[in-house]
Formats: sequence, structure tokens, C-alpha cells
Amino acid sequence: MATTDALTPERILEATEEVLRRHGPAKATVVDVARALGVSHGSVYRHFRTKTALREAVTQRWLDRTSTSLSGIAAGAEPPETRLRRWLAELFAAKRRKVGGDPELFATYMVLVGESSAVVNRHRADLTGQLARIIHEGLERGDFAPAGAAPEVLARAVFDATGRFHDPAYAREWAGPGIEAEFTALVDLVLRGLRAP
Amino acid sequence: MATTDALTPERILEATEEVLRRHGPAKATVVDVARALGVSHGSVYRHFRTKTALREAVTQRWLDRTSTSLSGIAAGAEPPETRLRRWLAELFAAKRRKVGGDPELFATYMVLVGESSAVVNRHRADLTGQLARIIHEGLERGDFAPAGAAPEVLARAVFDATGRFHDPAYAREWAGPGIEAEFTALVDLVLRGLRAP
DNA sequence: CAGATGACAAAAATTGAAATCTGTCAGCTG
DNA sequence: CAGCTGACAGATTTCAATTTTTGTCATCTG
Repeated sequence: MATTDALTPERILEATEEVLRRHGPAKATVVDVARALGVSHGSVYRHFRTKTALREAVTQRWLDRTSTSLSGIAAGAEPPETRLRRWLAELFAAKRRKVGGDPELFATYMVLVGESSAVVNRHRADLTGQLARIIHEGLERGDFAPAGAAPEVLARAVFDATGRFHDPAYAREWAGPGIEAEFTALVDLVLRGLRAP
Repeated sequence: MATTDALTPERILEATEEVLRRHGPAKATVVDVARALGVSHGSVYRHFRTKTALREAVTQRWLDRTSTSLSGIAAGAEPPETRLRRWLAELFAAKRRKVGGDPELFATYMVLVGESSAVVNRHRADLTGQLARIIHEGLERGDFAPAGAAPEVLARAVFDATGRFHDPAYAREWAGPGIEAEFTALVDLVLRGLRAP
């Protein structure tokens, strides 16, 4: 009883995810969320100023789950090149799992992501930050070599270069036949560009 | 008189472009095109089976103009690395000119491009073909080195890696402040990956 | 009295009837 | 008779009336 008694932001987010899963992004209303929680919609507005803020919070939570799972790899003990390769592979794999597992839910989140560029920018900054840490260490150890480029700049370049394998806009192509080979070819090219001669 | 007399596919495409420019992709009708040409809409259907086919032909014409302007660079006499750099820079510059010059018309073509993936695939094959020719020459001359990779595979990797700077989906970001620096950082990384040690 | 409620105005979405458009084709015209 | 026309059926779009939703707030309740 105690766990479901108080109306917390956390519980509201949980319910909102469920409503979005059930009704999709177009028909999920604040009233639906309130009904799912057994409260009036006025109570939901006590915790989230607007419907937009509520949706953004749900989107952020969803994106943060990916960031968190990747940060484990970024902070690992393997050599930077291995870590970078694993990090990129896991990012791609995680995205593919999400589309493959529940395409409708993925489509829902694609709509949400398209609505709030601020949340997306934060997420990208988060991920490129992880990349920068790996690259920084690679430069320090002398494994990576590009002259005169800051880790942040290289991180952004690596993130942009691999966009086709993590940007949801390309999700439709992730099921194609040669996609694994194309991913490998691109990562090989990028790592060659990073590696010390 | 002779030039505007016969109703040719060419004249219909010209008129369709004009109608799209004026009315936008949502409101441009076949009847509008026929009216612009001073004929009945039935006559337009004599040359294009469907409205979709007409739109695809217009889209292809538009994309082909970019391909053609780039093929000059691809076939040039400069060393492959210079040529590749110029080719990528010109592709990016051409896209930026198109958005900057007439954003509404660009938005119209973005809609058209989104409608016909077959035309887009052909266009991409065309462009990666040009890249492959440059890369092939670079490999032959020993300027480029990646072991065991076919020029076509490398070309596709280079094309994918630079997507953020030519895929219209990213057009909104092309006006940002650091975009030139980000482009240079990415191209430098890719060329380092291609270059022989 | 902290927190929830539900009536309410303004904004947005839905609906369905009317208007327009697509694609065909029998017949017209130069 | 080659090429164009325009009437037509079915599909799609538009538009205005109606319903639903958002966000606020005076009031209620445990």
C-alpha cells in the first residue's frame, strides 16, 4: 500500500509510459494518465507544469537508460580502442534491440524525441562526453594520434560519423541485409583515422 | 512558337517545378500543372502514368543536377585526396546553398525526396559510385591504404560518415555556428582513415 | 492546511458533409 | 488518326460544427 499511496513524479512517469505504450503518442492525454493513476488530472498538473514537460521527462528517462548502460563500457578497464569499438557496437546493438523488440513503442519514442530538441541535445552531449573520455585516454596513452585535435572535437566527429547506426531517423535501414558489414566498414575507417601510425 | 508548341515530358516537368514552387508539395495538383500549360489534365496523364510518377521524375531531375555538378570534380586531374576533399566540400556547399537560397523550395523537395525512396537510392548509388572511382584511383596510386577493403565499400563508408553534412534530414543544423569546424574535423578524421601511413 | 478535486475558458482534435482531385476513357478535332 | 478533351466514378481533401483536451483555480477534505 505504502508504495502506491503517495502521488510522486516517479509514479506519474511510470503511468505515462504505460499510457503512451497503450495509446500511442497522438492519443495519450493527461486525463488518461490521471485515470490510470486513479486521480484527477489536476493532481498531475501539480507535479508537471505542462503536458510538454511531462512528455519531456518521459523522453529523458528513456534516453538516460541508454546513456547509463553505455557509461559502464566507457569507464571500463580495456584499452581505449577496444572500449571505443565495444561502445559503438553496443550503442548500435541497443538501438536495434529497441526497434526490433517493439517497433510501435520505438515509433512512439521517435515522435517524442522529435518534439524536444533540448532533451536530445542534452543526451548527445552526454554520449559525446563519454566518447571524449575514452578518446582522451587513448591520446594520453599514445594509442590515438590525430595532431592538434581536442578529444571533444574528435568525439563529436566520431559521433557524427556513426550517425547512420544510432540516429533513429535511419532506423528503417537497420534491418537491411548488409547492415552489419556496413557498420564494421565504417567503424574500421574511423578507428584507422584515430589510431597512431 | 515551335519551342512551346508540342507538349513534351520536358515541358511538363518544367511546369510541375513551377507549380511546386508556387503552391508547395501539399497543394500542387495535376490540374494546376495542366492549367499552367494551357491543356487539359488528361493530356498530362498521356505522358506520366500517375501523379506519383510525375513527382518522382521532378525529384530525379533535381537530384541529378547535384550529381552532374559533382561528377566534374570526381573526374578531375588533381590527386585523389585533394579531389575527395573538394568533392565532399562541394557536396556540402551545394546543399547549404540550396537551403539558404530558398528554404521553402528546399522544404518542398525534402517532402518529395521523402516520398520516393527508389529515386533516392538511385541517387545515393550514383554519388557513392563517384566516390568509389576517386577512392579506387587513390588505392591504385598507393595514396590510400586500408587493407582488404573494396573501393565500393569504402565509398559507402565515407558517404555514410559524412551524412550529417549532406542528408537533408540534418538541414536545420547547417546554419549553426560551429558547423564548418565540425565538417572539417570529420573530413580530417575520415581522410586520415583512408590515407596510407 | 497540504494536497486533491472538478468546473471552467481557451485551445486543439475529431467528425462528417461538401468540394476537389485523380485517373480513365469514349468521343472530338485539326 | 494522333493527340487532346472533358465527363465521370471513386478517392482524397477541405472546412465548419462539435467534441475533447489543456491548464487554472476557487473550493473541498482528511
